[in-house]
Amino acid sequence: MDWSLTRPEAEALRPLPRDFYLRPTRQVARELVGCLLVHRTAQATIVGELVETEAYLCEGDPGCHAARGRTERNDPMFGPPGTIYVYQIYGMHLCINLVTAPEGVPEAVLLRAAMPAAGIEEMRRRRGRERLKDLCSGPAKLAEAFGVTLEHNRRDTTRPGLAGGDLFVARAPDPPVEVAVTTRIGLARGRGEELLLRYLMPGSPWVSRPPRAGAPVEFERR
DNA sequence: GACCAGATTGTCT
DNA sequence: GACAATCTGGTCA
Repeated sequence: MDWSLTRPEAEALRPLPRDFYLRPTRQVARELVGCLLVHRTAQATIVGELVETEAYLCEGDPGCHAARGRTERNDPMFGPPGTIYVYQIYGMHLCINLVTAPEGVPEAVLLRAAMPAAGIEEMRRRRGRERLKDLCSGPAKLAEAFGVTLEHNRRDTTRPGLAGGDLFVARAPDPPVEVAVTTRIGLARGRGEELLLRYLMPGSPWVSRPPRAGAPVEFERR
């Protein structure tokens, strides 16, 4: 299902409240599927419909950055729900997370992929790619297409505009009835790779990768 | 399409 | 010193 927003529609989008993030992390990850990631810049308003997220939990999840305690890098995960946690990986890529759970409980949702919905020419320029599928089909691609940098780390997505932030998530205009749940991507063995914490828009061509071969896939009503 | 190697650097042990 | 919540471009089928 492809669609795009008119400029007035994009301008009218409002951030989700903090309460949205102050719920069980799996539920937040599930309900973020279908929501709109928005970045307002001087050049354009960039919007994408989130089609893939991953939950990272503080208990029983060795893949979580905070699994071995608080460090300078993962410190934003301990902040209030709705905080943005951006980190660099593989020396060259950035990943965007939204902090969930009460302050002090280090849980977050990784934003992995989106369907481009507005500001597409800006995304193309940033990515240096033409094909729509190459713009946001992976966490680092998403960060690049949206122009997210380490400057966004620790910002409050529920109050964009403050502290220079203009990056937020808006309500799902067309929420999916069901969301697929399967195993996460990129985790080494023993890091929680078997946990069903990856949430996908069923059948979406915009995801980063299909469910792993042989991995269980469940469906949860949204 | 599947699989593989290389890029490149902050973080943590 | 090893590794990492990745991407890209190559090869082979």
